[in-house]
Amino acid sequence: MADGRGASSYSGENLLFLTDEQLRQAIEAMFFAYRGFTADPDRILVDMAYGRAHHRAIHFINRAPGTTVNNLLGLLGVTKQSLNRVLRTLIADGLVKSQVGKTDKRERHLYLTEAGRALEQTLSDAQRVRMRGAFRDAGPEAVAGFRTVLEAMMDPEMRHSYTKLKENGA
Amino acid sequence: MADGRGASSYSGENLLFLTDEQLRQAIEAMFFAYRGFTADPDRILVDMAYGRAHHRAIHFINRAPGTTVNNLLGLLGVTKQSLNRVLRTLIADGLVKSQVGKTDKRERHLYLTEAGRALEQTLSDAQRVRMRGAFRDAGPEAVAGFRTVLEAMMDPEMRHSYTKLKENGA
DNA sequence: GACTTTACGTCAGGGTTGTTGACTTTCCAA
DNA sequence: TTGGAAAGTCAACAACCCTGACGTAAAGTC
Repeated sequence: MADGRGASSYSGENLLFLTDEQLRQAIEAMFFAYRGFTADPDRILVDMAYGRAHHRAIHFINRAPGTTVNNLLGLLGVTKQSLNRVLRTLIADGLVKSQVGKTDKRERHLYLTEAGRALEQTLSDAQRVRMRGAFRDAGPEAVAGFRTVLEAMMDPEMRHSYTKLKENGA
Repeated sequence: MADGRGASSYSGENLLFLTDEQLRQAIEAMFFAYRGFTADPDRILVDMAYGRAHHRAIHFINRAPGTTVNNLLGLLGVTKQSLNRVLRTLIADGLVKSQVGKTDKRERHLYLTEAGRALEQTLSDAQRVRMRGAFRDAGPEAVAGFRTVLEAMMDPEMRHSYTKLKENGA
């Protein structure tokens, strides 16, 4: 109101692409794209007795080796009972190694075994093929925008986790 | 190799942003963002006896009124048995109306009732609030890139369905 | 040292979502 | 008209996630 001119020109600019119809289309795009996003690893996982939950656990253990169960819980956003079921099978199958914490013996630090890393590689390769293709088709500017919007769409806590993982990986 | 200069300059440009690390980050961004994407409607749905599947059905019936069960099957990518359970409850609860086809009596045409439209509005309002906020924060160019990448990420059949819905809605 | 909290694991029970298999009704074509 | 294909429905089962409760071990606190 005070700076009416600037604000109205800004909102006017945005009204052009923030119609309900445009938002509806974006919602559908998100839905269809996510289906594609998970399709390739899913195909690999059905052949084993695994599901998407196993994939997620493997992904983040690979990404943050030595992470604790509690930490993983926060990243995945599931209950410990749910995660435990997944972890139990992964450990039994020799894909994940659980190590009692040195300083705090209550904690279990999680690592991928050689076999676990191999599966992770297989799964993320499959997923990256599609991403790489989409990114190449869309071009660098589109990819930058893509990531900006995704980040803005996250819950604040998730954005924090995401940023921390990015810093670790870089 | 034949047109080494053009190709290498193009791929060189892309190699800068298509590293495995960058792709990994994008995968995580997609994961975290999708969580946010579904969080708001999910919160509303738990209070009723409904889940995400009901939301999807309601969304697409609203989007393509009179669609058949078979058509909806293709959009949602589930088996007809799975969809049927959802539809049965929605019809029983008076949110969806099923009409026997006139030319082909095997088909059922699906419509939202008044109550169905009300719920759809509630759900998509909640979802759009987040999208609108993310889009406003990211800006128009980022949104354009976002949609370009999402479209490139879809399976070809899904991209086709998506495009058709877009044309209908516009 | 007693008490509380934290980290992890597990059992029991229930809900949604997805699948396969078997079935009916309707359409269409040989 | 008969037989196959398509659309939809019903039933049973598995996967995955959730809540709630309980147990154990270790850490932190008074």
